[in-house]
Amino acid sequence: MDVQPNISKPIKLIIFDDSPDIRDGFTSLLKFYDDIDVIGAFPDAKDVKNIVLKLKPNVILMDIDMPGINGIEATVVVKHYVPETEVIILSQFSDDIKVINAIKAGATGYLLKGSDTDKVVASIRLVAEGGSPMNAWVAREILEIFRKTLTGSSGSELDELSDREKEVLECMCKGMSYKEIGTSLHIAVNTVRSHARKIYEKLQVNSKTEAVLKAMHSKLL
Amino acid sequence: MDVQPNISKPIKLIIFDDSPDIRDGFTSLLKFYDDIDVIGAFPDAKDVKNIVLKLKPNVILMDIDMPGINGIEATVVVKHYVPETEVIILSQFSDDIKVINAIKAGATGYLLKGSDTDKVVASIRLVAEGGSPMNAWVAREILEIFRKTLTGSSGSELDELSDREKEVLECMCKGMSYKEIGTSLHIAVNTVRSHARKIYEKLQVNSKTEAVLKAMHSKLL
DNA sequence: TTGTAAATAGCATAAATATGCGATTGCTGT
DNA sequence: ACAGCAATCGCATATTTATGCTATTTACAA
Repeated sequence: MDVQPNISKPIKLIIFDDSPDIRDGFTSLLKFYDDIDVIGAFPDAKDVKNIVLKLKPNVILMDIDMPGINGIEATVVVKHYVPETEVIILSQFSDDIKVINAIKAGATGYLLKGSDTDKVVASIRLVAEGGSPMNAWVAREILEIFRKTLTGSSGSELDELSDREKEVLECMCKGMSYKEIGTSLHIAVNTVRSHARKIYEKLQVNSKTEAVLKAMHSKLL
Repeated sequence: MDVQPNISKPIKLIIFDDSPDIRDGFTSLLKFYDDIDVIGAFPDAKDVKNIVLKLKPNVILMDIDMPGINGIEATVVVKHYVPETEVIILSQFSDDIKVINAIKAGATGYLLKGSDTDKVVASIRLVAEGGSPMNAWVAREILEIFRKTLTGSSGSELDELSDREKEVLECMCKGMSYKEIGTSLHIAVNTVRSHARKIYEKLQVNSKTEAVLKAMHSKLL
């Protein structure tokens, strides 16, 4: 189960990072590893499409914060044109939103900068052979977010809604129109409007669809 | 960033596994680690509630397949009564469904049996200090499932939609108005209307909210 | 070549929704 | 007894949506 250097063919690696230190650092460092070939290093991802199409790298180290096109957007492009390429996102901090966006975009690894070289090398080898390296704390964050999306954590503004407002909102979540809601709850359309108004106020939205979306994302079903 | 034994107080560990070999094996093995105290080992989880309430373990090694109450159910109980206890699920194989259920239940780690001892010990220490150990391949699986729930896959009527229509629908699912969608996709509002019309036709609905709802339920998010 | 589908866009009209400004009733807590 | 709030309605108006009809361009398959 150990991560051994793959003897067959070297891993073709590309680096995207706006910092020359990082680029040059990695490039020189990885010279010492026979199973990893740095075949390119770029300060930005403007030309990412052509680069990956031409170089067909096995693995990309992708900085998340780059001028112009950021690492997330670039990852989308990479996975679109060369889906078999594995992307490892490098980030300064572990930022919830960015983690999930990186995953959405198709990144397989998410490593914090400052990880020591051995770890980075191991990660490169790992993704190349189908694993998924993660900083243990990043992994935990992902688990947390994952669990929440699966389980559906709640609380939030929904609690501020009165019982009646919740009923109305539930009807909305079934796709009903105001008229239908009125009939269903035995109240006048104008009353439904009033409730809707309050709901939008409390949820800070301004359309039925947004209210429903907010309800779906932050609770029941 | 290395996982060092915690010098302060030993980690209180409990094992649930129906195999005596595993229980005794781990118990004897972990005797050699001063920072880990095996304070209990049980062949089944029937009495899990009272056990965790009384022993207040820091970490539990939980077999997923046990007679009577399985590891998933037991994990739910554990996290309910003593949420600060970390649970590491042990499994023979990496089974998609079980992985996600374990996570739903609140497990922090998911390790395959057959991992060598060092790895298990490291994992125990890791969860105890807030990390999340995962077999790299399990991690990848989780990422895959995670990505799918975030990105959306699956079929149904959604497939009948053209690419553009899907884009429009996605915008709707973000709560955008026609005008906003037009701006976002660089098309006229009237074009958005046209697309919306087609979408409603194909999804057999007659309002934006219903379309969004259908999209959400058919899981694309 | 012809036909069908997708993407684009416009015009028109009816319906639904969003929002502003009210009002009355009944309950609850101080 | 009075303030506050939920629930119930009304009216008015502006905006957004839903829907019917049409039309052009492009692409792809029969």
